Amino acid sequence: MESKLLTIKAGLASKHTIAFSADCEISYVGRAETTLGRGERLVIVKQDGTVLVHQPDGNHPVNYMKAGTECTLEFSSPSWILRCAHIADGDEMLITMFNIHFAETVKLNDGQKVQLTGNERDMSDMIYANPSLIEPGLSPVSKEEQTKYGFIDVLCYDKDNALVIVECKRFKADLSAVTQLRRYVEKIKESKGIDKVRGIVAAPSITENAKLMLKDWGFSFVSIEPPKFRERLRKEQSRLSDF
Amino acid sequence: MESKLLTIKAGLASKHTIAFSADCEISYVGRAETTLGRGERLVIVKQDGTVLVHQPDGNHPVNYMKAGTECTLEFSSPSWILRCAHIADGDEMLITMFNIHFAETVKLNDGQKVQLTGNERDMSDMIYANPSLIEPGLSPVSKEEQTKYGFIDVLCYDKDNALVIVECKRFKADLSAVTQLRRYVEKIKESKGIDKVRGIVAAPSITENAKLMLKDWGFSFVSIEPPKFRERLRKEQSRLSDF
DNA sequence: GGGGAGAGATGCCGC
DNA sequence: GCGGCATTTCTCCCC
Repeated sequence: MESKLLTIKAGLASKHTIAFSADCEISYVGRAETTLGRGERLVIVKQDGTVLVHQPDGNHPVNYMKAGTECTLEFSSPSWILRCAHIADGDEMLITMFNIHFAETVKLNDGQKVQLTGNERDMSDMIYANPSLIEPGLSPVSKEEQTKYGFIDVLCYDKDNALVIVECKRFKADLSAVTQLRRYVEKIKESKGIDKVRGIVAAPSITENAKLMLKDWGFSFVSIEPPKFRERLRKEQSRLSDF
Repeated sequence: MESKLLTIKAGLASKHTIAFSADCEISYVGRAETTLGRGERLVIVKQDGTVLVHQPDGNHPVNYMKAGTECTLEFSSPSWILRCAHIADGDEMLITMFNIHFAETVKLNDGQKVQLTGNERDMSDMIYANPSLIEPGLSPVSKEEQTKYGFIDVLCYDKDNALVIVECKRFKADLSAVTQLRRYVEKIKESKGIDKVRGIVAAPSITENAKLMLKDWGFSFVSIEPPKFRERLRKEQSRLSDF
């Protein structure tokens, strides 16, 4: 245990990334309050002061502290405590350690940012570029427009020159998608002083209740898949290679 | 590098928790698609097949795979690849490794669950137990009631026997809190065939736009803090100790 | 910094 | 499993 404590201490002093596993108890007081009884967990202290505590299962850390947290090792007989305090937020987490299985520190260098495709913005871009995916005769007006009343995904005119607001969802649209759309339609009607504004939810599918609420409000649903650029590219390439 | 690869291989075979840091590139294809250029990261493989990739900064993993992921080590000259595949979800993540700084495995035993107080449910419980926190003369009807139209936090009658729907938020209430409340009020009016249903948002604060929308709909806002049991206990104890 | 909305959201509970 | 919603949500973007 002693040598591993020294490793952690050195890692904290040099602001390296630290990973260790410990038999421990945890308490947290901050935005909420949590306690976690004794068990074995993996703890990570990052170079920016982020602290993560992971149980052996599950996606999420069971406890965490945000960047800027100050960690100190204290001896409180008979065990050692890692005190993690975020002064500005008034958050504190205490890890009371009974045993440490391993402890490693490393200075990580990483200037890369993740590149992502296939999110909702890609979807609204796709619809803006080709509104006939929604219905024939649509002409695009704007996309991702920040209004005082909210963020409208795609705005179009239909073949009869009526304003159409399109709300995109990458997955199944729910009640909140409809209430969101409803808010935009109402506010646009009010601000432009026009009576006829159509609302469309564009998503791969929609929940039954959301569909009912859409009908109630005279809106409509269009089933449309979110784009996957690389996958599409791959398919196109394989199609080309058939010839 | 060789010995660390063996450590990882052994950890995968025995389904232990694995932690290692590596100079690597990452690609992911699944619900979306991501790429991440070469850099140094911390990788965790959990006992349930969860995989997390952490950059040296920030709260969230830059890439992750859910429980049930199968990981295999493959050599693809000149580097080793950790292939992480979640068959059921059709997700795949590839970690191409150029160097490994350390690798550790450990079998973690942890049957504990985190105990949390101060969440929204505690807040609605508090209001239900003491509705006068909202206004005098309120009598509670139900809490956390699941209706077809949504989940109503607290339902009361006021001193004039009018139905009151209370929507709680632990932090600043926003537009979606108001639209949520509005949905409940409309649906309760409709289903009970009554005209007078009041709506109240209970939260520590509220955004300006949300306040405007509340007014538009004849709802009201009550400023109320979420409970913090331990903090309250501590204060009560310190008050007792004054005597 | 506040406000609004998405997230490869995840997790929880109820039907 | 779906549905609705909270999360110690976090993160991003825009005003």
